[in-house]
Amino acid sequence: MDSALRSQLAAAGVTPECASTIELVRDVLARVGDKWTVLVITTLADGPLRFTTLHERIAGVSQRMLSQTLRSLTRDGLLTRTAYAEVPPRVEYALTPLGRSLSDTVTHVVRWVQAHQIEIVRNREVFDGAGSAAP
Amino acid sequence: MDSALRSQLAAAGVTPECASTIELVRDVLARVGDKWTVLVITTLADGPLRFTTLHERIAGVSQRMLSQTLRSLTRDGLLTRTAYAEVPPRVEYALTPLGRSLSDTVTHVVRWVQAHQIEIVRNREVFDGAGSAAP
DNA sequence: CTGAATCCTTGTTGATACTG
DNA sequence: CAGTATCAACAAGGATTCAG
Repeated sequence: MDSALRSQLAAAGVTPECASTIELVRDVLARVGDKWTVLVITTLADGPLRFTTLHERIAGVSQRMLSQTLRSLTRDGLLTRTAYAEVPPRVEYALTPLGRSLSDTVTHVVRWVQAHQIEIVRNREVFDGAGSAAP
Repeated sequence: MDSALRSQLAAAGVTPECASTIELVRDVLARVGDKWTVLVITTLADGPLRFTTLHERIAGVSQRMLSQTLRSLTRDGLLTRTAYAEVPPRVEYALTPLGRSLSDTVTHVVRWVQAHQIEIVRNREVFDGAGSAAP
């Protein structure tokens, strides 16, 4: 199943030599598309924050998902996790240069969506309208 | 739960005026991160293809998922669906200018991943290694 | 050929409760 | 405070089957 993306990647100017790139691309792409990842990254864009603060700022996220997202991002080197040996415990998360870099890239997509949102919404209305207006 | 992304969007230079943008951003971002969307878009970058051809080219995709993905993309105006009244039936899918535009944007992310993949993989190894080397 | 409908398996998520 | 563990609910995905 790699061949498709591989060849298209090549067409897009991406060197097709490394087969594992395909998996990784999808992997990272999936992470970028993840509901909470975007929120975490954009929320941390201003500066380091601790767990609870993130939990408050990103309304709707459960401890479980936040913890999980944070760990994945830290694992990929997008975030740093700094635990202070205090009482009560304090842990701060911050974007790494790599994370900031991804943040910038994501911003491109965000801008694209913003630039085309009206068009997309209109397309959906037309599509849905055409579907239900036929019977 | 909009406030987080909203404010960060603002920080990123995106006008925060439209509240529905947040949902849409996540919606489109999720679609972009979708396993099959990327494959479909990149596969169609070369030119129009019919259903079966796509099914063949994108190995691993089920009819169900392909059909579903195609419909979503068509609904958003990213693809055109042209059915020819022939026997046997023939349907061709092609990128719209909007779809091509998104394709270009996605390519940015793909390039980012490609540019940083070694770093990410190494980060993961370090992270995983540090975790299992402690006991 | 295209694709919708069905069924069934698996993975993901949130709520809750508990630990260092 | 900062998580982890467990469980139940739900959604996503694939295989198969049928229809236009």
